[in-house]
Amino acid sequence: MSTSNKLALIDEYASIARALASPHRMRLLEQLAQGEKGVDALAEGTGLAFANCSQHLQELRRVGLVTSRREGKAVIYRLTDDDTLRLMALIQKIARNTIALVDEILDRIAGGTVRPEPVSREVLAERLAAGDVVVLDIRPPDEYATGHIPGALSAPLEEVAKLAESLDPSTPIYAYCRGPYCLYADRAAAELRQRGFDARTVEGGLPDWRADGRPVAEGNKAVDAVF
Amino acid sequence: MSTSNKLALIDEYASIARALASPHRMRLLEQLAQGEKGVDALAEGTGLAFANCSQHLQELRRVGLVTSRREGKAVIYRLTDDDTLRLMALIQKIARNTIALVDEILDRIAGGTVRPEPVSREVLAERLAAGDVVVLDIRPPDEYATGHIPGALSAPLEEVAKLAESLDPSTPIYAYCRGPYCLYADRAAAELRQRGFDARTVEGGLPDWRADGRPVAEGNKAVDAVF
DNA sequence: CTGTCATTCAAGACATTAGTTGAATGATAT
DNA sequence: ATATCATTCAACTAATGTCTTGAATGACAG
Repeated sequence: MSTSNKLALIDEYASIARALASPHRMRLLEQLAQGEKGVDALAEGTGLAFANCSQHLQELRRVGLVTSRREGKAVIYRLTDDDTLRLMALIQKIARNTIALVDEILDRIAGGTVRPEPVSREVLAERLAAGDVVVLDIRPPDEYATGHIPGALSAPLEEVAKLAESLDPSTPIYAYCRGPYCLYADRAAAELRQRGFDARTVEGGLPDWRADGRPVAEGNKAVDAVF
Repeated sequence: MSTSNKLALIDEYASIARALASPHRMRLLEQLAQGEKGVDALAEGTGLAFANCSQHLQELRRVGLVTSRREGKAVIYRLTDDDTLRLMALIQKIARNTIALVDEILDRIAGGTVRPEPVSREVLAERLAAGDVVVLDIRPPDEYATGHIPGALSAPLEEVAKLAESLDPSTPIYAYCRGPYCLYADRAAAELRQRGFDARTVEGGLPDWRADGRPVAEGNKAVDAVF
């Protein structure tokens, strides 16, 4: 009984890995890591046929890596939670450490760029007080509305690229999200650095900022306040 | 060019997931999580034919999840590093959160047991001074020999079960390994709790203990000192 | 050097999974 | 209600992965 239980468990674990074991599904996850999307946008982005794309998405949903909701005629998919993002990051790390080809390609893409260390919350507070710095909140808009670092702009991951066009490349950018195990800010900073910005992440997330006893703003006005 | 690079990368990421996407290979990794083993022991443990087992192991090695070394006629396999262990743990966590069946089975196995919080190094030091506590070092023996908490017993994961037979169930057990991202101590404590011991992990690993400026013992004598 | 043992390689039969097509569903607007 | 749109389902063919079998390699003992 215990043995057959264990075997059943292992089958389920393997089924999660199997869902990731297709380049198409991995690309779908990459797309979704930038924000929630509808089936047709995903089919477009990956070059898959609608029906095929839908089937892959259902496979991902079946094992819980993504979830979906209906919005009118459209079905919107998104990553279930940060664990999915962490799983992708861990696989990529293992790939980098062990598959020579991957390391080589990443080096070529990065062009020798190294990821800078996160900035401490203390330093961020000083820079904020001094002005001439942009702080980005990379969480979903509703979380931003509930509470954010005063002066921070709401920048959900999928809007970072668009937002970047209206930012000054000479002003340093600091990005934060939920906390040390949330990877949104990491991704946003990486994307911004690739576009030539001086972008870094902040140590910890909003909960840590709160725990420090630092001020927190509410509502959606911060964006207007800056422009 | 950049696009084809990215596609090539994603193929490699998917290949790592594919290596995990077989119940047999997942079982092999489970076996290896308990310590390095030869091909015939693994074939025995999983019920696979030699040749088949060998092929699965090579698949795992190809993507870097395990490594092997030759020892006389035998080839010994082991997990490459803690990332492999972390990957397995993360998949299991996702399975638990999203697949109802998994959660149900785990509940049945655990019988309602909850994993206790790790004990702080400060508290451990006090308990050690007071005596009447067993500390287990769950790292490979060579790392134990290089340095360990004074009074700790060397208990590589694969020997924990055997060692448990000579321990008193009324004495609390504290297990540690390399650090917060190493899962050996977690596994050992879980196994010991399942056998009725009061077993917990220690916060951080030996490097953290050292960083605290606490004493470190060397050599292999600690085991004798206790028996 | 020959035999033995543990492991790996190679090739074929078998089973599973992926992609495509066309029809069905579910929600919205006329 | 009917038409329309986005998505999903169902069924078939093509592709891929798995297991078994038997031979080949590499290390060691006599």
